[in-house]
Amino acid sequence: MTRKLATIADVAKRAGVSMKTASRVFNNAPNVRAEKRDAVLKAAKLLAYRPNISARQLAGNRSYIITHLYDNPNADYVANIYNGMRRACDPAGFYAVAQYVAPEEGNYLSAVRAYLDRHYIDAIVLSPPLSDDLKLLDELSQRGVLTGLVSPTNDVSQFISVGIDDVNAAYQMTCRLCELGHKKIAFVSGPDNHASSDARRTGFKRALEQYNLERHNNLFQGDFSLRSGMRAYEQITQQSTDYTAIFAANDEMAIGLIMAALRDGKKIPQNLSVAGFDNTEFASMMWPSLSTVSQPIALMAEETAKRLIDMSTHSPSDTPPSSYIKKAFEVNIINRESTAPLSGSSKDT
Amino acid sequence: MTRKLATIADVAKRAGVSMKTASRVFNNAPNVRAEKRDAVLKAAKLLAYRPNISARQLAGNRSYIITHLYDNPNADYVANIYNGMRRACDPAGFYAVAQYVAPEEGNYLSAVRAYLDRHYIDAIVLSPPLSDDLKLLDELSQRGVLTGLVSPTNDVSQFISVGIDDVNAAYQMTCRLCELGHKKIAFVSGPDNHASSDARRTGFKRALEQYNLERHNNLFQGDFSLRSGMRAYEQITQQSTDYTAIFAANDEMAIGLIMAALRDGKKIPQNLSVAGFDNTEFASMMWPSLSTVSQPIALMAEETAKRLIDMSTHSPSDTPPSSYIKKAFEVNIINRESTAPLSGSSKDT
DNA sequence: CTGAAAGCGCTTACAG
DNA sequence: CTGAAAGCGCTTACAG
Repeated sequence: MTRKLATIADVAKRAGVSMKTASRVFNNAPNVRAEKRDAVLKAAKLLAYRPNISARQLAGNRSYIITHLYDNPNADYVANIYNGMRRACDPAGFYAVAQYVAPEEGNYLSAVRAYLDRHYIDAIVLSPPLSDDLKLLDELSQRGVLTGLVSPTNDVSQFISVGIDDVNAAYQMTCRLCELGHKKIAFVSGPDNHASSDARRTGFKRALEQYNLERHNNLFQGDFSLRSGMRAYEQITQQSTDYTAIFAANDEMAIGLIMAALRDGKKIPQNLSVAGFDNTEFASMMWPSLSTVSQPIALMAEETAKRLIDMSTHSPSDTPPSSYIKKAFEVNIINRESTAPLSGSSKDT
Repeated sequence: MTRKLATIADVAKRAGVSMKTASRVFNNAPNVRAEKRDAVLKAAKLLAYRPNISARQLAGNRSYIITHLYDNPNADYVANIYNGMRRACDPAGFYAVAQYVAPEEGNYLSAVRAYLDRHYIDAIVLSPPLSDDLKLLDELSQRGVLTGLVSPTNDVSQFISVGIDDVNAAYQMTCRLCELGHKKIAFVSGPDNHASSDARRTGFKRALEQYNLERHNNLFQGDFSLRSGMRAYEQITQQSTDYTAIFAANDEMAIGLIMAALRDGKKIPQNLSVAGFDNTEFASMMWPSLSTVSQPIALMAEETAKRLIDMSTHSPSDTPPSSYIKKAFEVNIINRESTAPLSGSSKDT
């Protein structure tokens, strides 16, 4: 693996410029005449030049590293963030790192502090629940650590952040069910005071309102676990056997609903349509495959990383305007086998 | 983030030794008197010294990086490998990296070649299917790239490798079912010519033989997908309604079996015990939770990384003996809700 | 068992 | 718009 590679000096010599000019080209710095730039690029290609990461870090006193700090049991989610970050980092000569962080005494402050103390990091990306830890965000703000937030609940305007509009996303999925002809629809929310879950319930209610559908006692609650979805099914059918569709605030509960329904002798989607939220890996694998709401996690991470790279590269003076700071991404409503048009007799209010 | 940190020179001065001696201490090199070592360690602690990664890499002309090259849809598996590698790398001052690789024209050779050409890597870890790509292994061997193999099918003695004994693992799980009183047990294998699946079937057959149980037409086949598990359930029940237990060669098929059984009005495990293999994330989440075979993936990766670090650090002369090269890890038979003692009338051959 | 010197390949002020 | 020099913090031969 110890192969003799071309250095920036080799490239500069071949291109007939100074090292500094070559360096400028590779760092997209201004003030290089077009001809020289082309000469450098040509020489680099010829010599198969690749900048030495370590030398760059050492000389530049920075890491060119963006770290995603996470505490999330879902490997799929972490992988999506990582891949999105890579798409932004690779072409810019940056490196993406994923680092698991465990909370200490209820918050992430000390753990993150320890991490930052011993790692050179150009910027960090935080996903829930870290992106909602106000103590942590406060410290980061004070330290001046370049930070990007994925799906933060709170509105912390000093950080760039990406997310989706949960209310609208749930509204869209519910409209979808209404358009399929369903008139009696139940909603299963997640844990109390979970911001996303609350927002999704709001979107659900808004859609029913618009379609003039019954909204009496059709709100149930789980805790985001598969088993709580199964329990919710029991509660729902116990209350009324008229429901023809159920929308759960996450996929796991939706899968629980489906399993309980199968056990109950129901056919999905002929007797009951079920929709989830998140588009987890299992949603497409299972049978019947699950209709759900998909967040463009990778894309969100990619844009976050892009902005962080921008900000770490350019001087603070040309900081982007605030409109650039926060972005809500469009979700995808994914129709799979678990939802179908209402068939047979429909009962309305 | 640009904080003034202590350098090795600071530590050396404070400890009253040369930089070289301090360096020896931090690299676990021999030939340092105990007192000096202690003095260095003490000074390092006092100054909160952390070696500068980039300087180390640049001066040492090596990366201290071990990369896991993978092509596996399962994020959970990749995360396990990564965490195991981290456990070995962190204390040794090495860095673990996970890198996705896509096959080109049926093999991984050119993709890996491109990766190695542009990254300084001290060693690589390969998991299936890369660990079974003979063309790739051949090239790696010729290049002299330090390589560790996870669960290779072929016996490539020049690489260190870790894995489990699939025959024995399946044998153990089958024995477990036999001990629960089951007499009529079906097995669902994976795709044709899949080495692990074949070995697991062999272990299954061996256990039935030992328990003198019927072994007539009780072998079924899927393709490792959930749906193929559901299909297998139909085939099995169509052939005979006497089966009281089914063992699938992976978890996804086992989950498919359970879902098809639930749909069929069966109670799990009262009417049918189901066991899987792999202990995927979903196995514990679902209901009924799935009894399965757990491989110590993280531990396997940890030991692999440890050996690679050893080999990359020590001179080739003290290469470990061949007994050190290959290791089969013990699996864990995990009993959950999907298996239970046979109840009611048992039918035997 | 230990040290003084050179050098890894870049970037950063500084000076034009 | 461009260049010559210094220096980032380590490790590696080399010499004792």
